[in-house]
Amino acid sequence: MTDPALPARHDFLRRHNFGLVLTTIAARGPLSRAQLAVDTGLTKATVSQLAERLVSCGLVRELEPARGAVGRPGSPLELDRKGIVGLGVEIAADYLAVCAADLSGAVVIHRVEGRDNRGAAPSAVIDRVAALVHAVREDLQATGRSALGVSVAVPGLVEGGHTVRLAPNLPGWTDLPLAAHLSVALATQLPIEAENEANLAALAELWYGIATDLDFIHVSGEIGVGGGVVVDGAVFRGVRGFAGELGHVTVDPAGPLCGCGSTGCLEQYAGQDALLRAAGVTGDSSTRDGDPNGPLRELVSRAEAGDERTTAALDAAGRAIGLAVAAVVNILDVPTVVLGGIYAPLAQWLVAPVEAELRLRALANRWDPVTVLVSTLGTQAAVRGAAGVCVDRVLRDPVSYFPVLQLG
Amino acid sequence: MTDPALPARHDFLRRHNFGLVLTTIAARGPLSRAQLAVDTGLTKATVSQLAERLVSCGLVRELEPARGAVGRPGSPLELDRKGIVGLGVEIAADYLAVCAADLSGAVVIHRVEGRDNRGAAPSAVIDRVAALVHAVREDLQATGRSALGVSVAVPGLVEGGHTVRLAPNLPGWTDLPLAAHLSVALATQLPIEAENEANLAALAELWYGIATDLDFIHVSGEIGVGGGVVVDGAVFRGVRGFAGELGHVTVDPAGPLCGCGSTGCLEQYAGQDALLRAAGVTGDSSTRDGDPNGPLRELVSRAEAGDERTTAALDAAGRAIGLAVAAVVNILDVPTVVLGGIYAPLAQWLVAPVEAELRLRALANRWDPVTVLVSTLGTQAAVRGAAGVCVDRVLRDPVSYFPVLQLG
DNA sequence: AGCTTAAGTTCGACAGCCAAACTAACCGGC
DNA sequence: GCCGGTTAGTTTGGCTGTCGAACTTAAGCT
Repeated sequence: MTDPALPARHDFLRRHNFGLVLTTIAARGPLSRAQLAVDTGLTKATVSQLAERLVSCGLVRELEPARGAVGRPGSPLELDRKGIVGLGVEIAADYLAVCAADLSGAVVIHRVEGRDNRGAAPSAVIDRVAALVHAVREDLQATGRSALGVSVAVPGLVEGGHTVRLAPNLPGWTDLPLAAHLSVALATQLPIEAENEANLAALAELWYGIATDLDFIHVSGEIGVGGGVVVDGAVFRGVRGFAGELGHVTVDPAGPLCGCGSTGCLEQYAGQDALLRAAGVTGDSSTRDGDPNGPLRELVSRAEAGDERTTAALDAAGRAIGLAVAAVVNILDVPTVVLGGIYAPLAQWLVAPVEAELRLRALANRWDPVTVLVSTLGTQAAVRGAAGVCVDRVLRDPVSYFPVLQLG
Repeated sequence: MTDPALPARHDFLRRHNFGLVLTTIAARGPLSRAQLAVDTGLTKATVSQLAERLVSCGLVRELEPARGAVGRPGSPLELDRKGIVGLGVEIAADYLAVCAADLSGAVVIHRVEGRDNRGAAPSAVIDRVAALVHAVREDLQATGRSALGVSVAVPGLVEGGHTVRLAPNLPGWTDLPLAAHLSVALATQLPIEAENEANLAALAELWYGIATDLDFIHVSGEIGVGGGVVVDGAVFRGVRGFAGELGHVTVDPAGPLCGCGSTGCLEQYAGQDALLRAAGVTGDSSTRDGDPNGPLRELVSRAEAGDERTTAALDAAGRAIGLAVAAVVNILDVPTVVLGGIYAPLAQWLVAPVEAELRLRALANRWDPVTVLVSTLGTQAAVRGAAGVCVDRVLRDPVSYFPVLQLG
């Protein structure tokens, strides 16, 4: 929010402090004005003034005074969970999902619709997304809530938060101005943005999952393999926003040819299809219109039964993941790895080889071992992250959504 | 400088705008107050007020009015190059270097001393550094200049800007509070900080070298191999500040054992010693106290003569670098690679294999090819970057160095 | 010389924070 | 049941630092 190339004027102070108060409430739960003053470093007078406006905008709600202690009881302020929500959308290869989250991040509505998006034209998919979002907005209106933004998770490279450059598993999705199209299809002025699903899944893990307050890389196994790096509470997006293509990091230059044209990519060892093939599970996941998780469940049950071919495949995949992640750790110095997507249910066979490779190859591992965690959000991570992004923006800079805060 | 967790008070405005004015002058050369007002977005009144104080602190200097145009001529303001300087120190495996840079980044003093630091105790090295710095400070005093900070480049992992956790090519340099030791040895209150040499070299390339205003990864070849990632004008340091250990990224899991305990590290293919060994150049660079660049020069002349063993070694090193950098590009999405350190004089043999591997392995390379540049600063990059860091801090936040600015 | 143009300064208005005094609400002891 | 002690929240006045506009300064041009 603070651009060092921009002049700092008076209104910046208000703007910054509104965000400070809101994020403090979000992080530490309901707090009285007095406690907020202590926690933020502002004076009681300032907090009171800011709080009054936040309440009148419907962002914050005053609870009943908490009695019991000596002195006048304070009235705790909490995020108003009844008013505005953020909308998250996920466009996956084989389903669509929409999710509404209130200011606290709690899920209000969550809908998933199985669908083959690989065989459909982008415009048809966008129309279906618009219909789903429209239905969700109507239901929200019935409970008196309204959305203030839409964020879309896409399994591909997204440029500038609006355009899909390339989505390897969604044929036809190249150089597509998704945000603009969806804006037209929805016939709305709502801010709409798109983002890589791996990055959003990582944020969900940060905000609502296993990795609260950590710096980590979230490895999401799907048909491809994505990586979302979170440092200091924010995703590292890279220059053009294409960061995180872990699936095409070279694990062994002498390895098999990959669809991307290179050799020995991680995806060829630990991608869902490669894993199934190596374990000898039949039924390519891409040709099924039925339960997309069937082959994965088969893999898990074979591993549980101790099938040697399966456990060997998982061990090889784990070592490949460990090698690629070790490179990330060496280059980016992240102390934690979160295994997500299909790796979550397979974690018990993956964690040991991943850790072994990290011990061997990650330089910083010696005096400060890299922690390997398992995702708790599973396939819901990306949508929840998307909805969370909308909410997070409001909390950090409410003035940009409610200009009234700045006036009168 | 702006911590979203801290309250914004009035003094922040001044602080920010002082930095804004200084960095604008630094970036666009001498500017009149009126032009500064346009460029920064502040009003003429505010700029005048800020400028007056910057001049009285010796940070900025008013030039003679530039005549020739219609209207009252403006008095250009430029950074005062006569007063304060930043000091940079580099502790390499086989030499020490000290550099003083004025506010514009221009080198005032630059001294290099060949020395085997691998065989010496850390305390002996620190004493020698202190002596060198002391001598430079005396010479500076003779010209009326004074240092306002020391920044030390170290070929290893530096934690929190003060402690060397591990330096693979400097035996004994583990868990060493370098900043504190140097502070004692120098008997000074000057702010002293330590930083990885690869990161500082990257910054030098950004500020004074080939990569002005770019986002890039700087690969610095020395005894080890370092990588410094610059995005948005800042080095990506990672969580604990250990980012950039490119030398120990695995190039081939079946490759040779490395001193770090892992196998197939980049350093084993493209580190200076490995390169000399593969080319068959005798004379280990670590045992010479004379010209540290002797073996390197020998390598270059053999390559120029077309010696096949040498060119084959360089080609293999280039491919290894390309493979490791491709991983970085996939994970971080940096569009430019700068070859620095010993790779600069060797670039004509390295660029082709590096580019070939990037074409093969970097996913984003297809529609937006990665540019490979050659450092213009060579082995001077790290020291100059170190000196530059001191200068940069002052320009960004002069109030922290001159509290007077904030008062009266 | 006098007009035009542009740079830089001065001055009053205004926004937004802080500090401190003040009011409000609750507890507990007598 | 009242009164002091304690903590919460509000009100008031002061201060800082920006902006905008009027003003002064210093040139070139006719």
